Amino acid sequence: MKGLRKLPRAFYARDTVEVARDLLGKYLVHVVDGVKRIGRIVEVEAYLGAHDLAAHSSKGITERTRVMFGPAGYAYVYLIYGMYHCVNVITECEGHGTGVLLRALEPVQHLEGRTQGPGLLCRAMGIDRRLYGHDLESRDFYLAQGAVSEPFTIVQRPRIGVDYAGVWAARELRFYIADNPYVSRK
DNA sequence: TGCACGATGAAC
DNA sequence: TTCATCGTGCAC
Repeated sequence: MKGLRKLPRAFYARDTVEVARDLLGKYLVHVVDGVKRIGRIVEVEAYLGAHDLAAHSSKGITERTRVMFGPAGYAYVYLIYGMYHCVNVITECEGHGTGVLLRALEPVQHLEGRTQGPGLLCRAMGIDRRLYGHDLESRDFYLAQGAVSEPFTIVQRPRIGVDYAGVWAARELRFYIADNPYVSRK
């Protein structure tokens, strides 16, 4: 695919909800064995930092959450339920513990299998813990903007799988492209 | 050093 | 609704 422009660090170093909404329609690129795997982001969730009880960073700085408290534009990859990986992009300023979970992709290039859901997305893109803390301004793993982008409507809903987070579970911090067939859940 | 528990997905 | 499966965080 041509006409892709890598997103600069300044894109990530902004308010997390704004970054989350702006990530819809952007492209995720991972070069595996010289092959460019590309997917269009159609669903994301915002995690607002140490005070957000649904965010991993609410436990403070630990071995796992260390990268969440670092500078924007790096990848936070973790293993969930012992079998799937999930990927976040870190946002805002160092120390905020904020990030955006990528939940679903529309396949664009060299993707095999389903991409509807954070675990399946990582499997199809070949993302695992080796990419923990990876710089998203690198040449082999990054997000990009297309040459042209079609307008779309953004739907806002509560996040998935965070019922334990009290009042934070009800916050509408999940965003997806309306009527897109690759969204994991309506 | 041990153990409860997931930002999931698939089967029943 | 249940279950597979294992790293992390925290209790002891």
